[in-house]
Formats: sequence, structure tokens, C-alpha cells
Amino acid sequence: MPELPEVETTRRGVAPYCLGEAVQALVVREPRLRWPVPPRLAEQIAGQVIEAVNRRGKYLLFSTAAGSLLVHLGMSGSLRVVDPAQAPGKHDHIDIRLRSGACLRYHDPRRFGCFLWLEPGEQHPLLSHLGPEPLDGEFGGDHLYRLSRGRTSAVKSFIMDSKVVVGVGNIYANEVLFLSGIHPRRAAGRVSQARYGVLANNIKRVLTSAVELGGTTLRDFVGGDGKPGYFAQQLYVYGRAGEVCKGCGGLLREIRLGQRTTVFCVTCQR
DNA sequence: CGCTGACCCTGACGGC
DNA sequence: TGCCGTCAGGGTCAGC
Repeated sequence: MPELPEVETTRRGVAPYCLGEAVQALVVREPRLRWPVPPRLAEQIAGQVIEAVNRRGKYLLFSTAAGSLLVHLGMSGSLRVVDPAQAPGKHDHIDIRLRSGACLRYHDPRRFGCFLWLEPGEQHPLLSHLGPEPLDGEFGGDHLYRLSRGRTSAVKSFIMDSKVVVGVGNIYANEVLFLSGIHPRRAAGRVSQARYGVLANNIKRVLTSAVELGGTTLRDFVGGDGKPGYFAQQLYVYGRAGEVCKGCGGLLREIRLGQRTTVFCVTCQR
């Protein structure tokens, strides 16, 4: 269920259990993820001390002296701390067992996630073409404006492209375009510099508050049901097609854009 | 290079 | 109750 806030919340939730801890064993019950779990992954990581848990876009990186574990939660993945004595349930594909006795359990019904291994210093192709982090200083309206010149695809697809900026998933793409008053189907190359400034600020604002919300709601990271934090927050358009626009009182419309459900207000977004 | 659509997989839900 | 189509918050990849 991860958009960037979930992934960041996962990182913050599991890091205290991992940092400085040695991996006792990696137990792979189901290797058929987005890409097969490398056959040697378990032996590569066994015995290694996790020195850092970082996030790049929606990827998590567990760094050790021997290399890094690269994890993506896909569409339906989650990673949480469990008691290793607890029997794995359906779709509990992988356990990262730590010497401390803690266990990180990876659950992913749709198996769109991945567990991969990076040698020290190796730049993985999955990471090498990623755009800036939306919450970093280098990301802003100017970046979006520059990259978008001449582009004819919809601005919504543009901001969801991880080569442009990472971490803007479907829910937040809908939300930030509404907040910015931009029609999702407008050609990316035909959005002004000023409006990209507004859009970039909204991306930062919404993702920041969602990370804080996620951190609050997922405080019971150990064991809890992990209800996504942003469900608690007010959504302006996502999941509200046919309902009343909070800006003008008109009805929100739904279209499909790049196979993704898109909700917007024809009056407030141009 | 940029854009579009197919595809990866399981589960939930609505209509009949 | 069951069957069928559609949809779901991720991303890659081939083909034009």
C-alpha cells in the first residue's frame, strides 16, 4: 500500500530494530517477486551488520559492509516487526531474522515488490535514472518547468514519472493537481513556470504532512494492522468521483489517464 | 528521445 | 451462492 509516506514510515519504523544488528538469517519462502529473489541473497546477507537503512524514492536500502539489500514494496507490500515465533501467514514471503531476536516480515499478496542485492559501490540500474527527492532542496518548480518543455504527455503522468521526480504516486498526484488548480490532462509542456512553482510547493507540503501523519498513525509498527496514515487525512479528490468538490461545490469527474484513475474538478482545474 | 499500452499478480467488490 | 468483469496506492518494458 505504499506511496512515499508509507515507505518512509516503514523505514523509520524498522530502522531502530536493524541498526547495528547482525542478520542471523534471511528466510525466503516465496522467491517469485517482481524479479526473482537472487538465489544467493540469503548467504550474501547472513552474518552482516546493518549499518544504515536509507530510502531512495520508494526503494529501501539496508546497507552492510558486504553490500546492500534493495527492497521495494510494490503495490501491496509491507515490512513489519514481528515475533519470529509467530507462524507466517499467507503471502508472508520473506523474513529478515536478526540476532537480537527481532524479525522483519515481508508480506506482499500481489508480489510486485522486490528483494535484490547490490555489491558495495554498485549503482543499480533501478536507481540510476531516478529524479530528485521531492523533499530535497534541489527539487522545485524550476526543475519541473525545465524538464517539461516540449513534452506533450499529461502533466499528471509527468509528475508520476520517477525520472522526473520520485515518490509522487497516484493518490498524491491527484491531490496536488487539485490543490494547484491544474487540469490533470493538460500537456506538461503547456504549464507555466509560475504554476510549476505552485505545484512543486504543494508536492512538498502534501508529502511532508503525509509523512508526519503516517508516522503518527503507524506508531504501533510492531504487530499493528498498519492502517495507512493518509486515510485519516482529508482527501480532496482521490476516491471522491461523483462527490461534491470542496472548492466550488460542483461534481468531481473521473477519467483514466495512463491506466490510472484520475479524479478532478472541471471548474477548479484548468 | 517521448509516448502509449501491455504486463507482472492476487484479492475485493459489484452485477447478474 | 457462484461466476465474471473490473479495479487496486507500484514499476518495467517493447514498439511505434
